[in-house]
Amino acid sequence: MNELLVRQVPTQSRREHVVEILREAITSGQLPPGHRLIEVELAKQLGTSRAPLREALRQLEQEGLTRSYPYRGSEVLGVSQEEVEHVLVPIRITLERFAFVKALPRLNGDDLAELQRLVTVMETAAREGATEELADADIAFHELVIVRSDQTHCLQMWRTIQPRVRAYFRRDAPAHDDPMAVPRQHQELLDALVAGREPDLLRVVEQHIHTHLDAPRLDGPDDQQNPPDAR
Amino acid sequence: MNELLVRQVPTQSRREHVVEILREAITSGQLPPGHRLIEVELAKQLGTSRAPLREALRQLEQEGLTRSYPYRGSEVLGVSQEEVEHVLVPIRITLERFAFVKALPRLNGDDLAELQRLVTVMETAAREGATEELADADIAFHELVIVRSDQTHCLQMWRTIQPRVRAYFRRDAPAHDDPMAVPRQHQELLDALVAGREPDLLRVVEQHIHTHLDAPRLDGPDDQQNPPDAR
DNA sequence: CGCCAATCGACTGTCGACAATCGACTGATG
DNA sequence: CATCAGTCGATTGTCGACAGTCGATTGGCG
Repeated sequence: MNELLVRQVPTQSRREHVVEILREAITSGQLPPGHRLIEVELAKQLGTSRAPLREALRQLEQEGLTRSYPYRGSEVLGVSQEEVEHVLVPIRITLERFAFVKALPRLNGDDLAELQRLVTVMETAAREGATEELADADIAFHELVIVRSDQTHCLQMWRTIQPRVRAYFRRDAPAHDDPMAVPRQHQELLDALVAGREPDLLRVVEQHIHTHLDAPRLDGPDDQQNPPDAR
Repeated sequence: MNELLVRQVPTQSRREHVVEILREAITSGQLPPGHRLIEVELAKQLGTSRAPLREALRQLEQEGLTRSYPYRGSEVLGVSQEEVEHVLVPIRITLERFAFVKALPRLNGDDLAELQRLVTVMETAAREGATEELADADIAFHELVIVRSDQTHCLQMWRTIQPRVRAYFRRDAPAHDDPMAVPRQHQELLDALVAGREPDLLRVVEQHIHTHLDAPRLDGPDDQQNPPDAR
């Protein structure tokens, strides 16, 4: 009966589970930049052996959330505003400009309904100041479109940069001003998808992502890390 | 005495070693798209246990070269011309536009000399039709600049996309026309770096990367993979 | 007192064995 | 003859133990 619920979690491997937990801990700031990650310690805390944990660390490293030094362990990385603004966000635009157009003919009624639902979630979250849920719905919206675009590498790249962008906005970015702008803009995106006119869609996509950056303009710190002991 | 030579290779972990071998095999086409990767088999061939091999597979997966399905193994992925052209190369431009400017004040005499040496290598390779070495020098040139830019995430992203771009040009792209264009263009890049005028540099960077794509314009096949058994 | 080599503790890197899962095959059953 | 539960071989997921490496500490020596 509750088979479905039971399957939900154990279906994912311990490795995936560990990745999600650590990613959440890092993007939320619970594990701050510079924090050292010790395998045996983490494995004990998470109730696994080191094998899946190490694979998880490799994945996080490829996502740019951590960095490891041979025989000397891993540490949590930070992201500078400069790199978010000039590297990660422009990459996001590139991805989405491509993916949204590809997704256009592939979105069915259910997808559009789900997107509309996510916009509603954003509205509620924005009104109630639930920053967490607002960001989650935001990401879910974009990810659904990219998944539907069915472009393998596009999705792979999105998953690679998305955690860092998220980490930046949750940890490092100055809180931005108008939460209601988020659902409003996504409604525009959705409308453009429903209407299905490509040029309009592209215009809205670019506009949308830039907005994230026009608000917090402070020329923040350039927090590059140095290895604990550069050899 | 030959300590240095002996240290050179064993210094890298088996995992890194395995990554390099598999990456080379995949980008060269020796392991073609669709090829199934079986852990015990590879481990035996490479003379390691499965632990480092699995970590290597995780890394290759994050680089978009392979894809894995729970309990059913990994397979080699292909890249469509469309994704290279509209996703990977635009991302490369984004990265390099940022990194070249950052590297500008950080390049010392040795770096510039090394870059010049690489251009010379390209010239020789181009004249002799040594496609392999031409591509290697090309990549080494760009990687050196990005390393010197000292932008963690920029370098990380470069390493993530570079193998796929390389795989595309080695495996899937129609052979392009004029090999001598490669050293010539890199000489231009280098000259712009030496001169140190930012706007010129940016112009040359964009021009450079687009060239790769203007040659083989065939609107090639869209070789997306499907999972062996989509569940 | 300052310097260098041996030692030590805390980790990471690697291995071989065992458990869990998948898809194909098999054979009973209507 | 088609269908479906049960079984089996192949392969991945996980574990605990051992080996290797690094940086810090210690202790001898000039």
